Amino acid sequence: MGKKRNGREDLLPGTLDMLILKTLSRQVMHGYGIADHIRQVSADVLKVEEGSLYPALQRLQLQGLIKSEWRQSANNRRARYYRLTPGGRRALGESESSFSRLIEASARVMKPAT
Amino acid sequence: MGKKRNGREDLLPGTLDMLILKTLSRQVMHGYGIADHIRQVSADVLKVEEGSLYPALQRLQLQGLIKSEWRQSANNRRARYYRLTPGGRRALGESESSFSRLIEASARVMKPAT
DNA sequence: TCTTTCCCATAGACGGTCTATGGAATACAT
DNA sequence: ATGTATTCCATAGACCGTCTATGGGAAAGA
Repeated sequence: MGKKRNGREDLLPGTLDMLILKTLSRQVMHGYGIADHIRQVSADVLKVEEGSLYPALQRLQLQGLIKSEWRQSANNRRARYYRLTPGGRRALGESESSFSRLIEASARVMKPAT
Repeated sequence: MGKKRNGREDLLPGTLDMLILKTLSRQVMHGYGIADHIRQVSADVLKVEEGSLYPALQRLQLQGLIKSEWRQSANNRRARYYRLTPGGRRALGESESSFSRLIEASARVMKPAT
């Protein structure tokens, strides 16, 4: 049924790709692990739903920003491991600076000099 | 035609309502003025397009967070002036804290303690 | 008169996120 | 052995916010 009045956001729209790329910039990981990592590091504030995660991973792969291969996970399960490409690293850098630009600009609007 | 490869974002998705409410929390304004204010305070980083602005104003009004009335602008033109309702002020507060929660959480992911 | 600026407004495309759902394999408890 | 929780992948469809594009009108200034 339907609709849940969205009083709680899971993450800032538009930041998922950046969060994924950042996570992968530290180590090769599988999807589930990425989501888990983001959730943990953010102290349970950012929740990456699987229905957001996998489409995002596909987008990123189509754009050539990440690559993947099947492997065996630490728990002996089959998992698709992702790693950053050089292009992905570049894109991450651009994402980060664009993001902080926008954050700073928003901050200026939210608490302007008297 | 069509599509511009979006290397540049106009604002952080999901923040427009908050920016509008914040602007209106300082003074009653018309739509054009709100967009202009946000652009100026943000030093031209945040661009509020009219196609985003007016739908947003309508949403906010439908939710009872702002109210409007026709008046004469400083330049003698007819303009719709918006002001915050008490509910709008409350919503602004919630928006702000939710926003900073998400920002801080994202920051933790983006630059984790070694 | 023409152009610029101010101001409102809508339609349609686009794209990202969420809900919901499904499946399968391993670990663990009973 | 049986059932349950956990790990892991994946897709479909709804939903909604933002952008592009477009239209119009009224005042100011050249």
